[in-house]
Amino acid sequence: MAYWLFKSEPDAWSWDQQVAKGAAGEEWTGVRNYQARNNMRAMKTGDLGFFYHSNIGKEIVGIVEVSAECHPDSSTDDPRWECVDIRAVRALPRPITLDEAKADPRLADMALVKNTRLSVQPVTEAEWKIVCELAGL
DNA sequence: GCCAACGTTGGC
DNA sequence: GCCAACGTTGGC
Repeated sequence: MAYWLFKSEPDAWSWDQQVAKGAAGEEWTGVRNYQARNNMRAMKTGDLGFFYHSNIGKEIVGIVEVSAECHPDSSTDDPRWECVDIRAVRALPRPITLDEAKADPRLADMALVKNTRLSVQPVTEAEWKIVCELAGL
């Protein structure tokens, strides 16, 4: 079981829209970055991820589960780009903001803090637990 | 809305 | 294969 973090601008695709898709989930299309794509290729069905709102809110708002493994991204004809499907699992009782993540020394190495521009990131098990604990889970 | 960071592209 | 130019992301 691995842990991940998915970034989205809520203007483009928000947590509420993700929740509305329910158990069926939705393709995480639009990734045009090799590192992010490689992370998605490494995902297995059942892996969990955080759902992060960039730009507006700048906070981790929910938990998602990988519902389908990597396949061609239907939003492009370019065969280089692939994506997974994810479905909403639950909202965090309390969202964790980027500021909070930055303020916690235990999260100093988190990709969210260190590599702000990567849109699909790995999260370590230790980081996962810390964020869950901060969020009140 | 600005700009820094960073990834990609393309000329040489 | 280097590197300058360019585009995009995302925090501020």
